[in-house]
Amino acid sequence: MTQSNETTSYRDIKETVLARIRSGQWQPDSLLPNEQELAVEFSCTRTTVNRALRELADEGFLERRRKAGTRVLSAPQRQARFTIPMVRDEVEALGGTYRYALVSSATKRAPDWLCARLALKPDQDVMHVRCMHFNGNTPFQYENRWIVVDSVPQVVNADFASIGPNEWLIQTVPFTNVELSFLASRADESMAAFLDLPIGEPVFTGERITWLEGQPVTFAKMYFAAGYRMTTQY
Amino acid sequence: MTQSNETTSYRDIKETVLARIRSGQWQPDSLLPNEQELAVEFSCTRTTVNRALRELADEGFLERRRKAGTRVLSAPQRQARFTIPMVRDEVEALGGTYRYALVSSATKRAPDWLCARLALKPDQDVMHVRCMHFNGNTPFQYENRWIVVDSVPQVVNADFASIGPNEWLIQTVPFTNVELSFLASRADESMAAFLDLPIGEPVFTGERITWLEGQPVTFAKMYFAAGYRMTTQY
DNA sequence: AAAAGTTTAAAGTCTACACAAAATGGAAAC
DNA sequence: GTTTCCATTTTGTGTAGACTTTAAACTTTT
Repeated sequence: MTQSNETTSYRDIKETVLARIRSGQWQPDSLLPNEQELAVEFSCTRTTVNRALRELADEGFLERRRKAGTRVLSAPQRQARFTIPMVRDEVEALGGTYRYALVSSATKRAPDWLCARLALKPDQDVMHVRCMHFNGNTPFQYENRWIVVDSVPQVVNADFASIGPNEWLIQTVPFTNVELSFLASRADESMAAFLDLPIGEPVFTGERITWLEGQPVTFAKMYFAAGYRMTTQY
Repeated sequence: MTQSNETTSYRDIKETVLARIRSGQWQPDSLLPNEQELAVEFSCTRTTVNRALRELADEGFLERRRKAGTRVLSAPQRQARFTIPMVRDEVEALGGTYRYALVSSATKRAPDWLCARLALKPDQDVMHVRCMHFNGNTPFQYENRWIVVDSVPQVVNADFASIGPNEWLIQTVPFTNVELSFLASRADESMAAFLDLPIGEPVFTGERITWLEGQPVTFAKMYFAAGYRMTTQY
């Protein structure tokens, strides 16, 4: 058959299903009709119903199990998607002018805590890069990063005076796995100086560990200026 | 035709495409072969290629435009998905015993800042609920919440001594729009007392605004105990 | 009962094909 | 040269049908 204007699309089905959940017609934990039945109800094929339900399950509204069927999740595991932009993009999205400055860069033996964190051998070298990201002349983010030399040998030739380590890494090394955390930390002396705030102030902090095929590549701490908030809508 | 063991699945295609991007065979910004060509290469139908590429685009690796084709995103807008669990689940996932305690609950005229924040009329009533979430006897989260009475009239009969306002709301107001922020704040006197930490300590803080069909429902501030971090892997 | 094996219902995925919608790039009109 | 319009390409989505995989539910054996 052909796809006409009156066709029920997978979008319509998603909408209808959500509406029924919202209205309470389909209670949490209850079982939905199976795909075949819904296909009949919506007069479309099972394929179309499948796509709608699959996407709703991806989005955290439904739980699907073969043979068991599809049920409404009681505590919708609604997952917030935070887009993690590069600092440059974030600043420019705010309408500001991005400016980058290298603070220090040095290769040395990996400190113990980093070995533990990244499962490095105690004799492995890391390049330690500290840098600042500005919005115009206002500090935006202070970055403290370690790059595993064995995993990215080219790093010894990188010029972090002109390009930020994150941008350089993205261009240079593909990565496969990322662990990203956010927390609140106290401003120590250097953070306070770089971000222009009193020692002890709360600082919104991100930590990112990146691996390539199981090899640890880099560990970064990102300290955000006062007032920063990470926001998402869903 | 039939689906045999040697069939190329959309998963295989996703893997292969990712590998080619990672290896640099398909450079950032470059155009991929079109779906038909890839279907021939992988000896499967265009439908299967379409699903693989569509998902990769959803995941932020590719950009697809009709007629223009599919290209590799230069700065992969990889979005971190944080699952925002209910406090009870979070504590129990840590192997702890969840305990809830109501601190205070009162209905009053919405304060000015809240009217501004939620676009309320100045004479609207809100129920202000403060409560604690414990892991065993350790403070886990201090919650400060306002619920718009006009949007959820039943709230006046809710018994927040026995059930947390969040769990109550999820049961009562099934589905909503959410704006969620995270930031670092300073512990004031009451936060410090409830979370058992010194005044001025950094506190990882979540703020959530919830709407139902455009109507503001609730505003919540969630203050996490010392050491809390929100983590995701991808 | 408890464990092991079997049936079977439901989702998962693929094929093959068709038409729809968007947007690019070029042709035509100005 | 610039704008408008149109043909064409590429992705988007639907139909119809079949086979596959999982795991719940049932049956048999111990």
